[in-house]
Amino acid sequence: MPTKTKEPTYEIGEFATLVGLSAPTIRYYENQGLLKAQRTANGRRYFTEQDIKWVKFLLHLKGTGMSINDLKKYVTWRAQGDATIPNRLDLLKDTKADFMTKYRQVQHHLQILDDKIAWYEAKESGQDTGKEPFADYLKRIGHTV
Amino acid sequence: MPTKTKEPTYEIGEFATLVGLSAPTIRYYENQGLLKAQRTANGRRYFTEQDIKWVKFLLHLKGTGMSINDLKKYVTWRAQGDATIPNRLDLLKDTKADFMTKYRQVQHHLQILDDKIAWYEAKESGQDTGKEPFADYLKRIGHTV
DNA sequence: GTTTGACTTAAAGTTAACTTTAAGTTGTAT
DNA sequence: ATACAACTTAAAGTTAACTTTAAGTCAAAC
Repeated sequence: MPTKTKEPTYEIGEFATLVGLSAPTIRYYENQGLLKAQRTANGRRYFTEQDIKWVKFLLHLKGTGMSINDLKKYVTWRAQGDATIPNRLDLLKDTKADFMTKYRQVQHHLQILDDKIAWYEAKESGQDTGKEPFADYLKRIGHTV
Repeated sequence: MPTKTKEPTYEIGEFATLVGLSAPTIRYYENQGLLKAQRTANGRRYFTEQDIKWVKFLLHLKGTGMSINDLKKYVTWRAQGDATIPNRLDLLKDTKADFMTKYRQVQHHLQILDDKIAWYEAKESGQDTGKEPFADYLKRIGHTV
C-alpha cells in the first residue's frame, strides 16, 4: 500500500506558468476575487492542484467571452452555495447565447476572408477574372458581402 | 430604356447607420486612413455605395481578428497597386492562421461551457451526480479540462 | 428668419484587462 | 555570509479602439 504523499504546492511563479498566465495576472485575479491563494507563515502565496483546475476552468469561461466582471458574479454566486445555481445557470446560458451570435458572425467573416484569399491567389497565378471587382466576384461565387 | 439615375450619396450619419458604425467611428477610420470620404463644396463628407461595400469589407477583415493597424497596412498596400498583392496575401494568410488557432481554442472553451451548463441542469433537476466535482464529471464524460 | 439637428475640428476622456514600477522582504545556493 | 532570484505591496502606466467634449458652421423645417 503506497503511503499517501502530500499534494504538491506551487509558488506564484510556477503556478502562473502552469496555468499560462503571468504572476502579476494571478495577483490581479486574486485582487478581483476570482481566486484565493493560501499563504505560508511568511505571507507568501502558494497554490494546489485544485487551484490549477479552478483557474483553468475560469479561463475556459473567459475564453467563451465572459468578462472579469461576469466571472466575479459567477464566483460570488458560487461562494453563496447551491441556492444561486439558477443565477449561475442563467449567466452561463446568456454567455452561450452571446457566444453563438458572435460565433456565427465570425464564421461569415472567415468566409469572406477565405474568398478574398482565393481571389488574390487566382489573380496572382494569372487565372484571374480580369478586372472583376471583388464584390462582383463574391456575387458570382454565391456569397453576399 | 430607363434613364441612368445618379448614384445616391449619404452624409456621415446615414452612412454610419448603413454600415453599423457611429459617425465618430467613421471619422476615426478616415483619420486612420482606412477610408476616404468625398466632400461637398462646404466641406461636408459624403459617401457612395462603393464606400459602403468598402467599409463592410473592412469590417469583415476586422471581424477575423485584424487590428486597425493591420487594416492600415492592407489599405496602404492596396493603394500601391498590384505589386503589393503578395504582401496583402501574406497578411491575409497570417490573419487566417491566427484566426484558426483561436477558433479551435474557442471551440474547446465552448465545449467546457456546454458541459458546465449540462452539469448544472442535471444538478438542478435532481438527476445529478451527487457531490461529484465538475472536473471528475468532465473526466467521466470524456473531456479534459 | 430663426430654431433645430447634423455637420465640422482637435483634443481629451473612457474602458477592460492587464503590466510595470518602486521599494522592500525572503529563500536558496555557494 | 553574501549574492541573487523570487516573492511582497500599492500605485501608476499601457494599449486598442473608440467616445465624448467643446466650440463652431451649415441646411432644412416652420
